[in-house]
Amino acid sequence: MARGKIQIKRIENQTNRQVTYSKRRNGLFKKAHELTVLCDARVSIIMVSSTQKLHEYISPTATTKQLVDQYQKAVGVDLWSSHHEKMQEQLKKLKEVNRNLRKEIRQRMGESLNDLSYDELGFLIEDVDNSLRAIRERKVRNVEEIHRNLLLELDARGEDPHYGLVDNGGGDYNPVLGYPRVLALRFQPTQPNLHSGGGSSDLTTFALLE
Amino acid sequence: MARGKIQIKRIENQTNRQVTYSKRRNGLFKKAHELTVLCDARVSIIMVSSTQKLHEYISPTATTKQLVDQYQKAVGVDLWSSHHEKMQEQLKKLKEVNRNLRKEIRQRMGESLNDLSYDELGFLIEDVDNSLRAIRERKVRNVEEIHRNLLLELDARGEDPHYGLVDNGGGDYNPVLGYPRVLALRFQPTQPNLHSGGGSSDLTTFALLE
DNA sequence: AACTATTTATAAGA
DNA sequence: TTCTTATAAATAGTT
Repeated sequence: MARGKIQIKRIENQTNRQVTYSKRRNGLFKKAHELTVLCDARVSIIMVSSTQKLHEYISPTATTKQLVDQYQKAVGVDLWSSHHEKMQEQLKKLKEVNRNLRKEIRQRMGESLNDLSYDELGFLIEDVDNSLRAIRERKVRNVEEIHRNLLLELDARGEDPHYGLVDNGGGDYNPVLGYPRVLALRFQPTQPNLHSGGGSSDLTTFALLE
Repeated sequence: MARGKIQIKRIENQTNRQVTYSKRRNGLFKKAHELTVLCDARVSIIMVSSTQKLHEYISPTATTKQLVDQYQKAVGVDLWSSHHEKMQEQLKKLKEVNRNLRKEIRQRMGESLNDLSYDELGFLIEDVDNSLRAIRERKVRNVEEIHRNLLLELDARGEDPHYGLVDNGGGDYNPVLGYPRVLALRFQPTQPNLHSGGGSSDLTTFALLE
């Protein structure tokens, strides 16, 4: 477009090509900006040179994300579906794991036993039986610990006459009650995770997320 | 740029603005295409007019997604983070649910009982005890069903003398064995979900996905 | 990076 | 919209 017309075809001389890229890039960006101002439009230009250098223009009145979003909506193509695929995969796996965990819980609760073979039923019984024994043992250990702590507390009270005097603000004197008090001190549930009383667990009400 | 210079500022006359938008848009796209060919570059232009019409140019040698991906990588900004946020949220919730389910299973197996209060331990024992009873009842029912089926099968065999002759290809005659055979027929595990024999469940080896 | 002869883009009018 | 055309702007080749 000056000092001689040129053919619109790849410039073979590399230096020339880069110089032209630089000049015309500036021209393009200038034109884009004029368009932005003159016509109250929003323009996003992303360009990558033959040397893989990236340049962009974005109208001051817009963001690239905004325009790309609008493009996606208009064209109806999900540009980032590939980005989503991995997560979709993960979600699927997690749901599957979840389903299996729920099933194991149901089976341990005596439900959904149709899928189990006769032998598996036997193993399940053995397993739950062992578990029950383990939990009972644990409870026994806790009782023993409670008693130990009770004794320690009683000892300490014997050595310090002021211990046990609790100012509860109400003015009425309240003697420390021993056992139940210790229970309350030591076994407040930090995470009330399993607090069902009957044969059905509260945990089965977790959101399903499906 | 002809028949008089113009100021680069918003064209107030709406018709004029639209005409100029149209003309300059074509000019911009033409320039972009020349750049593509001359300099072996890839260009993506997305533009939205003041009337919210969208137009785009993309080099024949590229796709919009490709360039947007490259832009994202170069600029280091996640353009579609908002698209990911919901999924991230879902993943987080699913993991949390998962954690809780695993915890319930561990507790039902007599592990991770530190978080349970004394009372909760009692409820857990009651629950597991009930579950165990339910599973045992189920096993009894299954045994009864096995016997019923066994009787039916024996009846059928009595009526059809060819029943029970199995050609196993080996040449040696193998009489149907009754009980164990019925077991295998009726209780093949369709989903070998719980097949542990001892006090530890196989399900605790599910991928954690964290 | 500057220069400048030319080509190209385009504003205004039709 | 499209065409026309005078003129502004862009730029290829050169320094």
